[in-house]
Amino acid sequence: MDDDKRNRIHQAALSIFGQRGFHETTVEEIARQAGVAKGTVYLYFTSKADILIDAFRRYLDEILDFVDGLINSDAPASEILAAFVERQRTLRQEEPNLVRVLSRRSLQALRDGDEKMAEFNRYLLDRIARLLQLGADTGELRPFDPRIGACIILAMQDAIPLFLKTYGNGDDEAATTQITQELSRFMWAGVRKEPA
Amino acid sequence: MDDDKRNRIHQAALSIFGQRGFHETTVEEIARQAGVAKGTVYLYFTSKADILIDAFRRYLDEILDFVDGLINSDAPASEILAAFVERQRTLRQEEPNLVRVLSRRSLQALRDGDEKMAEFNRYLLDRIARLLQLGADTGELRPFDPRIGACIILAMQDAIPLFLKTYGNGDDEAATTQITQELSRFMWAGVRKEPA
Amino acid sequence: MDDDKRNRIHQAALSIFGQRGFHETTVEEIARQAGVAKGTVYLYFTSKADILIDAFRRYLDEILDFVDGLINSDAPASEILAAFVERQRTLRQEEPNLVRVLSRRSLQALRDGDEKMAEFNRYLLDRIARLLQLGADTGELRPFDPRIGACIILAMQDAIPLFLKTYGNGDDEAATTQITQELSRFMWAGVRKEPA
Amino acid sequence: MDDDKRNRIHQAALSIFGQRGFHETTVEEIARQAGVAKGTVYLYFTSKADILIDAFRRYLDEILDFVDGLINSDAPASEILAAFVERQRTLRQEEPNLVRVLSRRSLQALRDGDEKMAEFNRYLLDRIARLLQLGADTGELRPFDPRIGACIILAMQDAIPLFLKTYGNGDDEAATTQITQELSRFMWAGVRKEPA
DNA sequence: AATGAATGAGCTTTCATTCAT
DNA sequence: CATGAATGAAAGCTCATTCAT
Repeated sequence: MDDDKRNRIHQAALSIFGQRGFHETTVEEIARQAGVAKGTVYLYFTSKADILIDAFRRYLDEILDFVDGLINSDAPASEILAAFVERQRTLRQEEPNLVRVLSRRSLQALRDGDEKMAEFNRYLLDRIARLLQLGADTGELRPFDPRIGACIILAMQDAIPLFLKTYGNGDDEAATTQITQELSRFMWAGVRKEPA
Repeated sequence: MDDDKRNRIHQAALSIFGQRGFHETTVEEIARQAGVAKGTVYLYFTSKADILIDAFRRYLDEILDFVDGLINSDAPASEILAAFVERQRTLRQEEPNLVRVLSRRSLQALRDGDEKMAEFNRYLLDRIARLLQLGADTGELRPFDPRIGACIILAMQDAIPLFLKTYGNGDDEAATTQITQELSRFMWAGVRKEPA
Repeated sequence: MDDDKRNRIHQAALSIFGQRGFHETTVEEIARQAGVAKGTVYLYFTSKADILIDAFRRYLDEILDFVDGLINSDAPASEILAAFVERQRTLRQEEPNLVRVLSRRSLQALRDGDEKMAEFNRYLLDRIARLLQLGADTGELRPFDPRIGACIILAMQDAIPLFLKTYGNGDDEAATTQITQELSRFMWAGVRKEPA
Repeated sequence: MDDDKRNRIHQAALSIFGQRGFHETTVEEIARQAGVAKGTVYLYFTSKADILIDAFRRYLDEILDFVDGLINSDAPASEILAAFVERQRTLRQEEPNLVRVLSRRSLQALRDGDEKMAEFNRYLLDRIARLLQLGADTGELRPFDPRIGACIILAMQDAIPLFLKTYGNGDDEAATTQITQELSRFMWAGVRKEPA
């Protein structure tokens, strides 16, 4: 197994999926951009959909590890939440293609994509909800349905691509940083225990 | 022309687009569910994509009218924001198919969907941003980049379908109501002027 | 039966068939140009193909009558041939649409068009061949296979539309007159008895 | 690429185009007769129309080369004209499918076929006209509008397929030879300088 | 392991024809 | 007679996937 080749296919696919969308991307294009022949793609992935699913799974593993690490640390909830948001920002720098694919909800383009997407989200939301629960238990956060809070927090993350697509002017870096700060603020304002 | 038939096609299309996605839906299916022949679809819409675009435009017109109405009223920003969120909830009841299609970002499935989506969002975000600006001017809301605020507020709305897809248990009504309340709270906490 | 309406459909069809060709013409267009509804076309013709076949039949009847008249007169062959060529010219003025359709070999566009075209041509060629035979019998024309002569003479007629399509500059009238003269000359030179 | 396969598709297409006409021929049929799958056709040609256009271009190149060679030789006009006619005959033997398609004016079946056909004819007619002009200049041929002469000469060539379709009885070879002779005679009689 | 020619299912769209009004 | 909304067969083309080399 040639990990480099597999990775080139992975990146090429995500890059084009992110720009054009899953269905508008042909395997031919992916292969060309990856510098391999069309048939080679099928040596590393079982299908076009598999490339996408594999990417989601990779991302899921990574982000879950990260969130689990946060939860297991004894940091206060406010810091953990900020770290979570911050992680989205750095991830965007490290894997811009992947993030674009995520924010496109590309998985939904698959025949059973809705279920896959729900399962995928469920893992992530459960982590965030547990975090909120812990914060409420320690009295740091206000007590409210943690699953709802998790959904709101996760949904909010989409503000970054939304802003960049709508108002993006090239200086993505600065904008992302600023939105990240505001996101943290919104989050914290929404979850913290009401000041007396 | 037969408005009823056009509407049946519209609803059938949105229903399936919402379940399976744009590309996974065939015109044949739409026609069957609408109770017409395949060719009839093309008497009312110029293409499969046209059905989708038409729906987005209809929604855009409706929601913009609503938001404009809110802005022109002299209600305080807090109430307007709550009304906006509440409108999403009622819209979900009135046009469940449409809302599902919206939250799928189905427009992106089109060849030039990204641009269309951006334009579409821009209209909406500009309205919300203006509202935030007005609120900041009157001292009701804290002053910060209104476009960022708009993006966060719009992105948050997706918490509802996210929750229903992930944790939905049939009692969507109750869940939606509860999330709507939390959304209002998050929003308000994020935008209000800091208590001294 | 409304002969005017039938005629309007006939003319509209030929006009568009001549410009765009049979398959590129829709019944919708024919109806629109004729100023009737689509369904009305089917009150006067059994099918789209029928309009075309009907036109060919009409033309065939007319031209056969004309040629038969020529043959039955006691005019010398040279005059008859010149009259035949001249008739093509006047026909072009009287029924430009029909002539354009003829020179397009539109009939071949039909499923069994080849056989129809062959049958159609056969009638005409037989007449011309008989004329050549008569001329040979009277010693006015040189003796040679009259069917071959007929084919050459008929094929030559296409020189007019060929010229107009290729070199046409608006003054079709003048060009047609000139080509007609040359056609007569070519024909006569080809069929006359060799000067000693 | 596989030139043999491309050629099989080419021949299969021309064969059916020649029998049934362009629009009455499906890509499925072409593929079947060529012994390949439908999709394979699109590996060698960009569209159904492309097969036809490609054939015309091939023919045009070949015939223009031939005519240019004749013109550049110092042979007398009478011989060149006879050689041109004779070439049609041999071409009919070499590429019967192509010739049948040509005499069907199949190109006109395309959306912009008329313009293509006119351009195509123009090249050929210009060559023949130049030849007539040269002959007139040397005093071998009678002086008259060479473009008209070219059109008549080209139009006449259709006498061969016209005869075979109408009176063909199997012995095409003999008939073609005979018509070719008569065509040469007609042509020569039409263009030669009048005997004093 | 790598290739890319070959496959064919499956899609959207068109349009001649019908028929209820 | 006239209409035009409705039909659905039919066709061109794409592209994920396979497999012989």
